[in-house]
Amino acid sequence: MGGRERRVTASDIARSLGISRATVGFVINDTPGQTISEATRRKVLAEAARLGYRPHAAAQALARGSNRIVLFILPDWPVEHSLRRYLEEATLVLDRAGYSLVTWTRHAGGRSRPLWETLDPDLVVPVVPLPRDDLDVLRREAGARLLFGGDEPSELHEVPSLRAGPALQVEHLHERGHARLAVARTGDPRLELLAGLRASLARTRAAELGLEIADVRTVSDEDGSTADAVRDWVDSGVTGVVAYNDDIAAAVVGAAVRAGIALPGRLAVVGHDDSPLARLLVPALTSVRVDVAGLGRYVAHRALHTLGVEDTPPAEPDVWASVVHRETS
Amino acid sequence: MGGRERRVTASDIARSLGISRATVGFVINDTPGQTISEATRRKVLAEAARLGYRPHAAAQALARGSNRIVLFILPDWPVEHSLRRYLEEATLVLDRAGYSLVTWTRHAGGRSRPLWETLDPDLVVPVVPLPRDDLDVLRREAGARLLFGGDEPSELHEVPSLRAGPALQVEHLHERGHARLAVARTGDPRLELLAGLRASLARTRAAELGLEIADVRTVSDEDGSTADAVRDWVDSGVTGVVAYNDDIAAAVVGAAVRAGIALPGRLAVVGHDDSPLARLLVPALTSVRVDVAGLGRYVAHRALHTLGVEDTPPAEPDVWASVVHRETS
DNA sequence: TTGGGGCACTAGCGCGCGCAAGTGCCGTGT
DNA sequence: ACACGGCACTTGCGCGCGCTAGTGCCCCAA
Repeated sequence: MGGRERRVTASDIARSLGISRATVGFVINDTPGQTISEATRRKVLAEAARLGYRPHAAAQALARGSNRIVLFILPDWPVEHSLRRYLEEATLVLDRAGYSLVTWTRHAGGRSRPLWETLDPDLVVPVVPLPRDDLDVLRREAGARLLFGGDEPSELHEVPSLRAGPALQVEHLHERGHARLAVARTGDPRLELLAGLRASLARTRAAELGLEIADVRTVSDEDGSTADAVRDWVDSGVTGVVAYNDDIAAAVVGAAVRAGIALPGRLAVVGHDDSPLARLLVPALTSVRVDVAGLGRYVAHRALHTLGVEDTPPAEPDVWASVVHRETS
Repeated sequence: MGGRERRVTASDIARSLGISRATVGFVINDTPGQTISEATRRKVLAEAARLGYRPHAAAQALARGSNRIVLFILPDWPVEHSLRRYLEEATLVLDRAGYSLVTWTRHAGGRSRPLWETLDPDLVVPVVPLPRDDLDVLRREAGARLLFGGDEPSELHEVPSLRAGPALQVEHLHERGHARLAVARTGDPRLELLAGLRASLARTRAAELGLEIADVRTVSDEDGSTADAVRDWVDSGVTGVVAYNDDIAAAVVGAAVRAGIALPGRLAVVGHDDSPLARLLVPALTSVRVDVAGLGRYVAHRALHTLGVEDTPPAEPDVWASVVHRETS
């Protein structure tokens, strides 16, 4: 229960071999500029393994002034599916460089002590641009450096991976011959900003292509608003719907199916994110796939560059997103 | 770029006020058993605020031998939706006790250095029982303590929140008059164990109720296997399907709809997890909802109890799961 | 024989903090 | 007058490790 056994330290190894602790340290860390005989090196490593030595993280961090931790601040959004792949790739890249990726989500309600204070990460990475207020707090409070804090994209609309989708949705509908479109937004307050951004990007692209956005509607899967919207759209000659994401698209598709409206004959729907749901729906959902894995790698390399681990900044992915064509368009 | 400014230490405060560093420490930590005059206390706090003092996490951890971090090891499963709520609640509970919750996912491929080595958490919590091998490694490698390591549920089938669902699914179908059932499994290798468990729990409960499980089928949403399965089931007189989760259920529902099979008339389907998808489907999916928020709180309190922060172990939630009845049954 | 230069180590400081043990001083009781 | 206790501090060790500044020794050249 109580008595957790004393941990094995580098001194234990040194004592057990009758050498100095410094030598042990040099061997363990492969310290450059130190000459250690092969015999000693082997003995140290063997003894370390025998005793089950594991360097004390806190002590290392204290001595070297860095704990090799990169903190990713996650949005409080329901974007789970993509996030997983993104983080997986980023973790892998950072891990290879000896850094650990830790995530943290600001919860809306809780006035929880921010993790960066406890963790003292070398770098803080907002996965999505933070509100300016939060950014200021972070810059002030966190001793750590901040990725995307200054010259970098610090607003939603500046992030390529976030802005690419809506244009693709509109273009796709344009190619399929739709001229009168509607936008289906989410009503989730946490997504307010992003939803607004996507709607306005869709509008812009539509204008460029000479299409008409006849309606922008907030749709919820809880009340009858989706059914109303679908009816209004069909009545007013709208033939294509740009949905905020696949969930919203699914709600629209569902309402259309229930109303006996043919898809994609009378109404085409394009989702966003290419979630697993998109494939499962009947009819299967056309959606926009974002290369989140590539994005994760890219951001991780950016982080390593900022940390001075990698000399050259990574090249941006050429393609941020693409359309996956299925049955609803 | 390079020169990150020297951090403010407790010594800075002490020097600036002409007092000893220990006094500063006593004030900052409210160390019990120390008497500090109100005047000094105020001065210290004021100066700390003025200088922007933030205790160095690594140094604290080194000195006190604990860093107040609890590491949750997440499964490599697609269970995102529930996980969020679970972690949110657990984070909140731990935070109130001065502990930070950090999560980590073992990725299948990467031979990534485990985060617990870097982090040295006070406690490691497997969100879902780990394979015995991993458990052994963890116990050996991690200096930290492990929740659910010994007398606790250490197998999937011992975890109430994991085992409650399938019985409910079967009971629900029983109540709706179905006597001949099928089980739809996932083929995802990561879910092998859990899928097997759920299938066998369903079988057991069916046997108790005198129902027949006519078929257990692995279903994929990528090939035509789902369509085949649905056809076979209907042909063989199966009227109720217990699905591994909502995704699988959605695939089954989709196949049935495409085949023109009436739901729930000729086939009833019950999902698991009550994901957002369940509500969106047409027809909307009957599913099993697990109280993940309550579960998160429960586990967090268990952790605090194990850490000796809370004296009494928390009471188990009375209800682990319940059926949400919708259109597919 | 002496000197110089590497090789293979060792001595020991400092990172910032928690905390046990000690110190000076003032007020009170006898 | 002196002891004594408690208040309000201070001194200083130790946590485990990284790393700089040595130190002893052996080999080779002059």
